[in-house]
Amino acid sequence: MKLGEGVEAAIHCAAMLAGVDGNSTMSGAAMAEAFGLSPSYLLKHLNQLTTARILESVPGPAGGYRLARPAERITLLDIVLAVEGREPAFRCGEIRQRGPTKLDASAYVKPCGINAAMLKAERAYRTALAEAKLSDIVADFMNDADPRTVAASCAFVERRQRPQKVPVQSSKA
Amino acid sequence: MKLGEGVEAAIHCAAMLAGVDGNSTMSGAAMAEAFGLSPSYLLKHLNQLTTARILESVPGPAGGYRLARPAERITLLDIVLAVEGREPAFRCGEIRQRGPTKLDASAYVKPCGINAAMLKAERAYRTALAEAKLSDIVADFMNDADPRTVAASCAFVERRQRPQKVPVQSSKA
DNA sequence: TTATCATGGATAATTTTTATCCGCAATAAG
DNA sequence: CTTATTGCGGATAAAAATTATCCATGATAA
Repeated sequence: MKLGEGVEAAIHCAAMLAGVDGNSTMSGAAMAEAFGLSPSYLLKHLNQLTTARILESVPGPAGGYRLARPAERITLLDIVLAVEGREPAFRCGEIRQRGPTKLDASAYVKPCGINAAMLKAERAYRTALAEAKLSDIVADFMNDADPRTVAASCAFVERRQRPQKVPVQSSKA
Repeated sequence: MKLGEGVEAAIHCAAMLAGVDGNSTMSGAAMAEAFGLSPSYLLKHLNQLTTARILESVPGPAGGYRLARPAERITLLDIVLAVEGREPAFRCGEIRQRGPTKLDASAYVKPCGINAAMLKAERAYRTALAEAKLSDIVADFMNDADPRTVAASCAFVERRQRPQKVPVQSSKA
């Protein structure tokens, strides 16, 4: 049982994007640089997050990514499922009905108990992930991490985030 | 995140071995046949269970496998760890310190909060697996499964299990 | 018009998983 | 003692998944 390394990248990127101001964005290249990752491959994962509506993307120069909703409403489960897929880790191959003694299909309508037990454990896993909000991750980082890393991280965001053009305003505000 | 299919095979085999009498055994070939699996590959997984002291193996004709301890003291976690390895699914690559802004190593002594959150969820998963005893799996199967499958399974065990030679007895009992 | 950026497809490199084979040691049975 | 069966371990191969790169495209800010 292994998670792809894209999960780590995706969570770190989402946490970094939680630090950008307002509707500013950060380019995939900037994040790849921040974490020493392959830019072209990281884009794949960021794209998965965009497809899952966890991130929003803005094309064009000064474009990039930002969170699609507040960090309080993004969980680690959202990110893990977006990157790893929604299928359970345990895939029941129904080997119970593959032997030479296989019976009529009607004998297997009740679900396999082994599958049920494995899925139950997986539900516990997902529940725990769903309880971990991105905002918690960020808050813990700000509070507990070494101040130097916090400062460096904030400085990077400050330097590389890009304000977006304000949608045309009818100046009657 | 995916579990190898060896896990399914291993659990089914363990559950079947829970049904053999006393210290009788069942050969790997018999179990491969029961579940329609490749015998040579199944042996690898059974061997992992033996190494983990979940099963005992007996060489020679009439040899095979049996549980190394009562099914009440074997959990799904035991089996999953034996087959999949003990490393956590989430492997922290410490990408937080891989960027161009990397600081002195002393800035990273505190563990990565993302890693901590992921491992916490994994602990919940393992706890749930540890609560699932092999004896429960077997009992649920006996009680809830289609009677035809229960009968077929018991018949197979009855037919293919092999009694072991009794260790030489000093007849003073 | 130009340069930057995300997107999607195609493709390749690498690693992991799955599977097979063979020689070996153990051992029950003839 | 011989033979046949079984698990064990290593070597190896086949298949699949993961990781990574590249390029053409469309969007858009400057």
